Amino acid sequence: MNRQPSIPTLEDVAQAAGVSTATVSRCLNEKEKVSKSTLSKVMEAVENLGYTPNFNARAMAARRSNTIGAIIPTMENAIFARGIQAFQVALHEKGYNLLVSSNVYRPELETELIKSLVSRGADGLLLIGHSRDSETYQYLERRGIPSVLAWSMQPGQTHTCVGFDNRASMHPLADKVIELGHRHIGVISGIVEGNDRAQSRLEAIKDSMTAHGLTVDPDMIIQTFYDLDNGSIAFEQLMQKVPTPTAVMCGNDVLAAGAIAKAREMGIKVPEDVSITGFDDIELAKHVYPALTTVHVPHREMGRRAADLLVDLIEDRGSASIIQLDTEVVMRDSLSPPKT
Amino acid sequence: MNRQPSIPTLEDVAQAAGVSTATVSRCLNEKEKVSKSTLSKVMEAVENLGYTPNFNARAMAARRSNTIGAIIPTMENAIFARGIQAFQVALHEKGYNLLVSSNVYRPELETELIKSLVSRGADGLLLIGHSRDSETYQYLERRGIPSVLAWSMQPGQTHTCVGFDNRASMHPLADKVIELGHRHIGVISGIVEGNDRAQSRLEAIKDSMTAHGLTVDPDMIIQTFYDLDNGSIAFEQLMQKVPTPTAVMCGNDVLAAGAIAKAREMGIKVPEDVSITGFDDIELAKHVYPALTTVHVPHREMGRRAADLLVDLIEDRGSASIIQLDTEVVMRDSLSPPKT
DNA sequence: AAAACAATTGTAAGCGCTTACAGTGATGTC
DNA sequence: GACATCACTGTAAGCGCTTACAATTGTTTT
Repeated sequence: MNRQPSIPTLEDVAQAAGVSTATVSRCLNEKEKVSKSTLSKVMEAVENLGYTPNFNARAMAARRSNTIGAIIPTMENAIFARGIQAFQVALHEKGYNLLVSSNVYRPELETELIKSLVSRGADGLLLIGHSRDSETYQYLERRGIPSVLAWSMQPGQTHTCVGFDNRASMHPLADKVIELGHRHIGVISGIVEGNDRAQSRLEAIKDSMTAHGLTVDPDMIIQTFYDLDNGSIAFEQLMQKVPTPTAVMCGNDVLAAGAIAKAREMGIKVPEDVSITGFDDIELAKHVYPALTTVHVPHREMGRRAADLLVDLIEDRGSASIIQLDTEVVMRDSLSPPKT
Repeated sequence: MNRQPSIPTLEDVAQAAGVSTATVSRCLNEKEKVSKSTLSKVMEAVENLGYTPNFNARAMAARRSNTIGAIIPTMENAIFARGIQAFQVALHEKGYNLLVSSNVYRPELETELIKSLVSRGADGLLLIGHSRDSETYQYLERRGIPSVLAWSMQPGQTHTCVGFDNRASMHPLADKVIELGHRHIGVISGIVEGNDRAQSRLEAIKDSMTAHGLTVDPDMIIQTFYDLDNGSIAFEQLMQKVPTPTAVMCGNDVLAAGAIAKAREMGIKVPEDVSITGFDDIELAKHVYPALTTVHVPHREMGRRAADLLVDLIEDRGSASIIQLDTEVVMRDSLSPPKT
């Protein structure tokens, strides 16, 4: 008695309304080409039957899906969640849907995810950062699928992108730390491999130190996965080094929050005993104690601008452009001069 | 000179390999039905052409998509991010893909998202909680699309689900608070409307109070959107009430973390001056200061089990089942007896 | 060696939709 | 009144794939 639930099709609607499938399709997609009376007749049938168009069939016949794919490192990091949210709202206004995948910071997975998104018919792609082999770009190129890169921006690159210069953004903060008098600086960085953003931030710190005549001790730099616990662990390790760092600069706010928590646990006062800095300015940053000195990044704006760029590309307006967003050091309470 | 980038199709592969499209399709989907020599011939052609199957066409022809849809309130809350992550890993092992949408806690959007997922050909759906009109369930029923509900579980309900009883989970914590001697209890709840989980948690607190002979003062209950800032704001409001609460129970850890931050800002000591409790046991819970007393929920396991259930349903094994997971009060430092 | 069967492969009919193109009247123009 | 025009609507050819069924070939069985 396996009653096959029968899903209404365009044809069913056409029959019910006494018109051809072509007309029904027009009612659904180009209302203006149809007479008022047929339109209402058809819409009524649609309503009665509870018809919903089959997306796959539509995408195949129309050779476009009105869908955009995005691949982000992780949903667990608030900055992407936020930026993507803005991205999707903007897309929605333009009549596009969003498909999100995450590669959980495993860059080698990205190619596979891209293919999957493309095979699903994505009209365009949002990708994070620049680090990926040229094969991938070629693949997209060959298939004529436009893409924009976000959250990153590298001086000589040419691909359409909207982002900020991670290096130039971390620089002022590092300068600030050093100018305040810190000479022993520990760094808790994200994993640099396959992540140009983490890499640029780390380099900015090194640059700044070198420029100020400090030597960079690789032993004082810990790379770890972005996550609260790892921030804590790395902080503890750093504080056992000799000489003890008087400031710990973190690759993002999550690591910094972990470091702050561990500091309290260890009875180390922030910023009196050690200064801690972050990056991103997520909501948490101003809720930890002491409030985190960090670099503010306009994630929402990035999402919005990315949507504009991508849709323009898809609809054949405008060509490769590069939008650089400004970041800003936010001084709060976790950074102060070192104890003398 | 608009060179149409031509994407290779099954047909191209067939031609290149000198076989029929049916054979190529078999090589891709049922290797065992094809001779070794043809297989390698075909695979070579696939490789050379850089062929990727068109998902839409496949889904349409096969009448199944190997895709499962999930609709979660928000990606910004770590608990869903985590559970969904586990869900997707489990699905992947079973050969399914996951499509995630979020309704940003706007329940009225859910129906639309469900339709969208269904029209994309989702073979099954993961939904959060029970609150939705029966029309929606009927829609899924008529189309023969199985679904499982997660993160919630209500005594007399019959839909396949995996979750925990929010009410029964909050109860022991509320009892604990009262048994410690608190008589003036403030509550920062999530928005109850359209959210059975928030509602059950709130009810558990009220029940418990009533059972212990305390009167429930509606004025001491604030409903707000789940978010750090709102936790702070609500906490501040609560502390201005007379009599001042000696304990503030929060609908989740995020609200609690906001409350804790505000307490420090206001110079109110936790737990000496006021106790604060959370719910969920997210990573942040043990990193705030004082570490949060909360209710631990096995989000990862939930995701895994949900995947098992759903795939069984789709592949016609097993029928409606109900899996109840256990939660556990985690005593940390933010709860203590009231000052005397 | 013929019959029976198993293992491969090919043929072709869709899946549900869009859209170029071809009608069909109704209206306007000279 | 003949013809061009316009506003709709219908016809039918796919979009790229899967799969029931038929055809072919190679193996066993007797």
